[in-house]
Amino acid sequence: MVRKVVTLKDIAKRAGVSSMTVSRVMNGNTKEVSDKTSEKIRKIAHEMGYVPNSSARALASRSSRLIAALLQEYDEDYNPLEDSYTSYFLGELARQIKKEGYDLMIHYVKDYSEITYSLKSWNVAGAVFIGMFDESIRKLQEDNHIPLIFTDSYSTVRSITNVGIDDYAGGELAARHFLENGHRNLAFYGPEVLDNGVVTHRMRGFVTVLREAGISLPLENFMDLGVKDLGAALKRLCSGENPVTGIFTTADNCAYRIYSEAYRMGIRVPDDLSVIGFDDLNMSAMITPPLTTVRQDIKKKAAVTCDLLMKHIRETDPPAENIIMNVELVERGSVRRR
Amino acid sequence: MVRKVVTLKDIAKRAGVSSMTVSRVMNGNTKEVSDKTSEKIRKIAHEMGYVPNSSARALASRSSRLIAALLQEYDEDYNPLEDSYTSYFLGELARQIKKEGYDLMIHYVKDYSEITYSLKSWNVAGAVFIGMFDESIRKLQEDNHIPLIFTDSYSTVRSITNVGIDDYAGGELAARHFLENGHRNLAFYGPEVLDNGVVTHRMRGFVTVLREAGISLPLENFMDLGVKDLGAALKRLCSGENPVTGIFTTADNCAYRIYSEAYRMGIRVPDDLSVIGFDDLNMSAMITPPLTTVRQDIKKKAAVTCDLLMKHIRETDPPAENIIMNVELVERGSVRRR
DNA sequence: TTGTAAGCGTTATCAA
DNA sequence: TTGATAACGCTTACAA
Repeated sequence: MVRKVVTLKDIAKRAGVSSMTVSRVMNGNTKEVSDKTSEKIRKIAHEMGYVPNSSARALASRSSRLIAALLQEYDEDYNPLEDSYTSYFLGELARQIKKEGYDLMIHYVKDYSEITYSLKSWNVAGAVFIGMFDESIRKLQEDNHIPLIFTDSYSTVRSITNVGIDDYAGGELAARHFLENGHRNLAFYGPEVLDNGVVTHRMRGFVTVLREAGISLPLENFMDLGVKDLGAALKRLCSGENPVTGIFTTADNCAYRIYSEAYRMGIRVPDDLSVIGFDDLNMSAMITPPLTTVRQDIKKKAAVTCDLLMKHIRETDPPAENIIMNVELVERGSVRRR
Repeated sequence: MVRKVVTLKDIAKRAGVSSMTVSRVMNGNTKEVSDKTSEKIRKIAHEMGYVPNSSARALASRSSRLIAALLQEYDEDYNPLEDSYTSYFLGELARQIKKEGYDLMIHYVKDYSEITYSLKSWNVAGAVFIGMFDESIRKLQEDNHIPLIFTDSYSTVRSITNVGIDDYAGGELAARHFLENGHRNLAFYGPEVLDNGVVTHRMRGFVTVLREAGISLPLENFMDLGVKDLGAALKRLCSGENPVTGIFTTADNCAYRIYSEAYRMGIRVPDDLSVIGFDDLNMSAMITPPLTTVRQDIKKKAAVTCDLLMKHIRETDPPAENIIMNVELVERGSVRRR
């Protein structure tokens, strides 16, 4: 009982027209077809349960209504969607793209070679890169002549289209907030700086403001995700005669970890240690105490990314744009006045 | 400068064979082609940067190496990937599917009609349903003759292939744990029960164990996501002469909200109020105090889902299976002994 | 082991 | 406003 697929031809036969006419109607080229036949065809198509075959479309037109979202799979054992920032952004992107009538494919990427392969294989209409792809950008652009939108890139390639945020300003905001609240001895926690342009800039903004205030942090106040025992490190920093009283983390996720380790070591937030995060994930308002953080508007970022993508798909040769969105400090309960 | 796409034919010409031979080699039908030509063709294909055209493949073979993940978009304003359970599961699924050499497409679904449309349109090889699709299952199976794997379904349709967990047992575990720790007056918090089979069963397991212990909960101890002021409700429950001392939530996400509102109202967890969650998301070990929760192995669930899907794609007419995975109680710091 | 021929369902192009 | 015809790149089925 193989239900035959309904094709343009079937509809054409039933309507007594050629399949080209049906094709035109199904593509909404309504001005090329008389209203009467158009209406009739639409009705028949509906009755017969017609579903256009995207593969055939893609083959014939050499482009599909498919967008690829590329996620860096840094590590065999790490799932990029564990990160709330990434999953939230991806989710919003998916909704926007659906609204535009496109479908979304997700690709985890380990090797560079995988990227071009999958984009070409599906005649993808455009791609959005989530995560760090800076080193491959030039090559990607050479190999794929479709719109490529990057996010949070600090690549120096000039022809890149990117949506990012003002990371540096975010770092500044955090530093100023600590300063205004009387903190003088601070620390920093995040991924190893070298990996990631975003982290670098957040840190630079932070450090620069402090330096201007005459504060320079000793090297041991910079911790990265690799520290063996974060709790112990925290304990060390927060004791002695000149204890650290505040810590800036490059992501809310990192701040949560600080909360957790601080709790384990009996360090109270914010009484003993104040914390500022980055992103303003949903969880940050719910955690105890609510996290003071540098907020980026992830939803809007996704919308902007999608708009940009559509613009690049529809217009021929639009200029490269680097859109930088603002960030703001959200004061909650994790910074104590000193 | 339109770079011409490399096709089988191009390779064939270069190798002095027919495109069928190349096709066979590219599909790994290595036993049908002599080792020598096979090797030669592979080399040429690589040199020319050949990328198979998935659309053409799908068109010719009437099936693609594409899997669709369908997510319920309950609400215009709600992003399903905000939910950590969903995004984690999806992420793991994506990795598994990639390992199998398939690509993954994500679809947000509002109307039933969208589902069949997108599955057919792309000649998808199979689909995984994440969220509640119970009412449409029968119709989906009639309309789409491809493997459909459901998750967490309590549909009574017998021919369904589903991967779920023992929700009822989870509820029991929570109840027993409260009982063992001397709690007698308990509450429940979760989505409106009617919406969701999963929630119903978690609650039933919970309530049944309590009833067997001679405890029956008043109706006002059952709260759903719709309560106007959760904090106030909590406060009310936790005061009076017979205060509630423990609350079972149907998801860790709900537990986080309880933490947050309790904090706001000055109710201490676990001193005043003990909490048990469900899922064991990453965050649950980090929050303060660490959450005691009913754990499900989401990673494994995704792996099982993918295995089942592949089995149904590769074998003809495999039996419908309903795989139910175990849950376990993870004791951490959110339940106090009384 | 290899090749030929006929599609797969659509769109591009040109003609009517 | 409509139609005929030839692709698009691949696989199926069969023949050599």
